[in-house]
Amino acid sequence: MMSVPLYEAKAELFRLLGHPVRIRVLELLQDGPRPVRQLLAAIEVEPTGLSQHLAVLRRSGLVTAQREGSTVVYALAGGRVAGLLRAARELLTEKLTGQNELLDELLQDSTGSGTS
Amino acid sequence: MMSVPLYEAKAELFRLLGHPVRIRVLELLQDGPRPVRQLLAAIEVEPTGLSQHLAVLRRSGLVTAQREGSTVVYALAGGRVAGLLRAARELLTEKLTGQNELLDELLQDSTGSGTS
DNA sequence: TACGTAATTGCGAACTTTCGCAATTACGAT
DNA sequence: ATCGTAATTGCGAAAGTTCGCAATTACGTA
Repeated sequence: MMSVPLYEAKAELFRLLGHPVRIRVLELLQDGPRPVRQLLAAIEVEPTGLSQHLAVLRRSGLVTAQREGSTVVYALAGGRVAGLLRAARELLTEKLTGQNELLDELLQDSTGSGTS
Repeated sequence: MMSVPLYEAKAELFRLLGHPVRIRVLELLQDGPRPVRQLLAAIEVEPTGLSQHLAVLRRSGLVTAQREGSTVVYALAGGRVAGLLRAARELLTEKLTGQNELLDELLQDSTGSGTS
């Protein structure tokens, strides 16, 4: 039953995360479960678009949905999602910091650690 | 200069990682720098396709390229990339384990921890 | 039952990504 | 200079993604 190589699964996971609206949803859900209405208010996207992105996240098992009366409440499925987002943030921070340092070097041209 | 919201950058980062060939490249580079030739031997992809994926990774700053004589050697740019891949692996492992447990429950129907 | 709001689904047009072929650049050896 | 191998780039066809409109489902209330 090894149907899907792990690297395919990993690529698919990343592909699923590769959309701004889906990232925002996951970030909002990090602070706890939220009804669709609330996500909608926070995210600047049409209801239909949000539904579609939520469907993607649901199908992939990254979030869970629960109907509560007339609204539907979404929540993160498992704590590891937050860890992944944190890792991404750290990488981006490192990258941006690095760029700024490089920029500073180029502009100021007075660093002790010279390139040989 | 706040041109790009952080969540857009995050989404783009994930989108870049969302391809099996690019994942495989990054995984191979985790064990140290590798010439294109070696990646090509390991990955089952046409040379031209690999080049294109390497170009994507290069442009995004996730890897660096260095010509050494007649070959080009690629390397991971910064340790944080490995951390991101680890986080992804952990999430997938959790997800697969969870699925198996659920499957076992459904098949065996004899668990102590009943759902209320 | 009929109405209003919440959320989802189906569908097609616009856009983006991917893939391989042909052409090109970069290097080392003859 | 010419040849062979390593790697990249340009380009167009095929495949995949995204977006909004219209239609639908699910629920609460009059």
